[in-house]
Amino acid sequence: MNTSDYLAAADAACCASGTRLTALRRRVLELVLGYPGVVKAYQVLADLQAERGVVAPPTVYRALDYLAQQGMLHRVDALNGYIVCHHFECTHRALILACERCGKVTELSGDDAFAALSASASAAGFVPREQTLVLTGCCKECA
Amino acid sequence: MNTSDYLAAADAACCASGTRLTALRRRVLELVLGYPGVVKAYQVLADLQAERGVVAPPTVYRALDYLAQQGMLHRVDALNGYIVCHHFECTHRALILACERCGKVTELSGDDAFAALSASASAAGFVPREQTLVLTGCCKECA
DNA sequence: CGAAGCAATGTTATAGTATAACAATCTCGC
DNA sequence: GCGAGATTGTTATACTATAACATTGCTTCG
Ligand SMILES: [Zn+2]
Ligand SMILES: [Zn+2]
Ligand SMILES: [Zn+2]
Ligand SMILES: [Zn+2]
Repeated sequence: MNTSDYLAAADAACCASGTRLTALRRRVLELVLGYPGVVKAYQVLADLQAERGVVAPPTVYRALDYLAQQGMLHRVDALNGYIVCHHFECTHRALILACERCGKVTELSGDDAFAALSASASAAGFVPREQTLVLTGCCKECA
Repeated sequence: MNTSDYLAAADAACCASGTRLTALRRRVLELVLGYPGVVKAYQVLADLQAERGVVAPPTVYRALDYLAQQGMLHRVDALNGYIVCHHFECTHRALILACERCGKVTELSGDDAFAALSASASAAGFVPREQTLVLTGCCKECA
């Protein structure tokens, strides 16, 4: 799916949830799409500032939070950043593989793996909410 | 295992790895042991400052990093904190369950779950390093 | 139309987390 | 004692994130 189609699909998904993909949110999403791997909030902030002059952190964090809520982005705690989700339409668990050397990030479906974790968690009476699992390590190219 | 025995075992493990559980590192470990759940670096920093006067962040971060390397602590990225590992002798994967309501943290063996994730990762040629998996959600008491 | 109500964004200030870089001190074997 | 390497101290700064309140803009209903 190219960027234009992706944005159109994202727009539709936002409308479907009764919210709006505003110009700002759309632009933030475009900026994140423009990077290959993990994107930091302050990188987006710098980009926006380059375009618009004064922009404050909350502007960026709000947009990123919104996009993550809608499923277009996954937050990656271990890296203090965000990655684009390319299949936000389907409700899914993400398994993110983050290479510690080159910074490349790959997203797999984590549904199977998540089932295994949920089994362990359920035994402790725990109900997991978080959908994103992260493994750091070394990718194929850097091995 | 009580605190005293734990510290003795930790000391032995450090020696076995050719390193030293210095007075500072030991004290930091004691402080972390004194808290029930996740402990923040700056909480430890404040405690140390109360005891010793001026203490700077690197002092604490170094000790925490060391203890995490040795296996006495697990870093929990999603919470910007650390938890005590109560079975650092055995090499193991941690599966951490963090309750979003009460803040309680439970650690399970994550070996089985990790095997499932590794299988997915291996298919992508990825070699995982990180040992700590975190699930956020709601614990039994808060359900 | 126009005001009310709510969502979104702007603005200012501050809180919280982490590391770089270099100096001083300590430990241990020789 | 002496030197090498590990540890800790010190200073400064970078990076990440949110609180709190003001302003703007859209939508709906009378
Ligand atoms: Zn995804
Ligand atoms: Zn790589
Ligand atoms: Zn453990
Ligand atoms: Zn709870």
